[in-house]
Amino acid sequence: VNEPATPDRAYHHGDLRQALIETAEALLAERGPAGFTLRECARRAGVSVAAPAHHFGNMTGILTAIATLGFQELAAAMERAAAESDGTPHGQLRAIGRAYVTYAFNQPHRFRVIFGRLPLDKTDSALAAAGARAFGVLASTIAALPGRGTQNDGDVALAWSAVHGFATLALDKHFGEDRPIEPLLEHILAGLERALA
Amino acid sequence: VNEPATPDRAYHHGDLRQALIETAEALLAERGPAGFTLRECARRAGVSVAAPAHHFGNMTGILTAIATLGFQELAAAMERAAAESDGTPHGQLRAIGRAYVTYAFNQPHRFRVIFGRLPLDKTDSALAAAGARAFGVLASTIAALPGRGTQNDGDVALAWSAVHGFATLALDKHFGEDRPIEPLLEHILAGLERALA
DNA sequence: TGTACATCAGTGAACGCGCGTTCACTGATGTAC
DNA sequence: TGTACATCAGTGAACGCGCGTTCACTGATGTAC
Repeated sequence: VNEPATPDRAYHHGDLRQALIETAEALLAERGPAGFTLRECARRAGVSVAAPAHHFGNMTGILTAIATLGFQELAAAMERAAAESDGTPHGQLRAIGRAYVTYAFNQPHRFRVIFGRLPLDKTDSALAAAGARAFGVLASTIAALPGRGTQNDGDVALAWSAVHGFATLALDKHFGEDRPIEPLLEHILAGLERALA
Repeated sequence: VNEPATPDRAYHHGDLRQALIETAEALLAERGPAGFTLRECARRAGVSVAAPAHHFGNMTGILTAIATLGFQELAAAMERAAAESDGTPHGQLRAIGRAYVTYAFNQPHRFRVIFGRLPLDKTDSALAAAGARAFGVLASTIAALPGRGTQNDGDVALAWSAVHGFATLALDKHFGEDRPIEPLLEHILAGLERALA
């Protein structure tokens, strides 16, 4: 990890993989999923159009890498929120629900790579593991609610649906262009608590 | 509306507008939103690539037309479901929630044109009217629940989020590849009823 | 410490492709008188 | 009933474009001896 000979434009980039991921996200932020192209990523990273193939194989590869990162961050945010909550099962559930929606708002482009039907390599084990980890946080939190057994699929689906639907509809401005989100989110979380009581 | 001179390939098509909408939907069904192109629509309708412009102006135009149809159908399905329900406010809400999810499953491509971030002309008044109609069915049903005033935005957002989140997650197989949907849907609707009690 | 060599991470040019849109046009239709 | 003419709904060719991917290559790095 030495300094390259010519600091900011060596033949070898240093960490092109990371740089490509960053430009890809900037591009997604700027143009949306439909405007995402590998060539533009390469261009913005100041690198030839063939370079990304060395790190990601193809377009699906880089999107899969971004989705994996996103899932890991989402899972981490939910875990952190649960840990910092008041510790009661319902408090934890609220905290992770809020973390889910907050993540969608803070990282809309990653969130959309995960859930927006872009081409992902679903056989990628890192992606699957990251997804399972995020799902696991929700499932175990629900399993800890009073009176639950081991079969909580319905409640997991209920909680996920409410929070995910809210995040996507709000992101796409379906509740109104300038609608403040926080009171609505509070209302959704309270409603979810009643639904799972 | 006479028969054309040569029945199935007259110079004038007869109803190219309708035919293009149908091929567009078939194409969306087959290739997904990312694989949708105007040229392929024209090709499948057996017409030159320039023909669609006469009816829809551009690509956004045909997608907007499809979204408008979809919203109208969705609204109609919800209205029908409410009318055929047991008539109690909660029964109506359940019925329209079920109608929403059922529509998403029956017409996944129209549903995705509406909500899938394809380019739509949001200034189109027919689209806006159809959207408002669908939204209105939900809002008025919730307003009819016992003890509601005129400000039910939070409850509307809650109901919409739950049902929309469920529909999108289920359509994208996030509850599992071969998961039967009906029991989950029943659970979500029951949970929503508790949340709005 | 020096050197041969394998490997890594880039280049740059080219491949073949399909896209949305525009344009001047023409054949068919329908309407006014 | 006939006819001139406006309008409608198509054609076909071309525009310019950017895309993903592949290929043989080469410069830089690192390692074995």
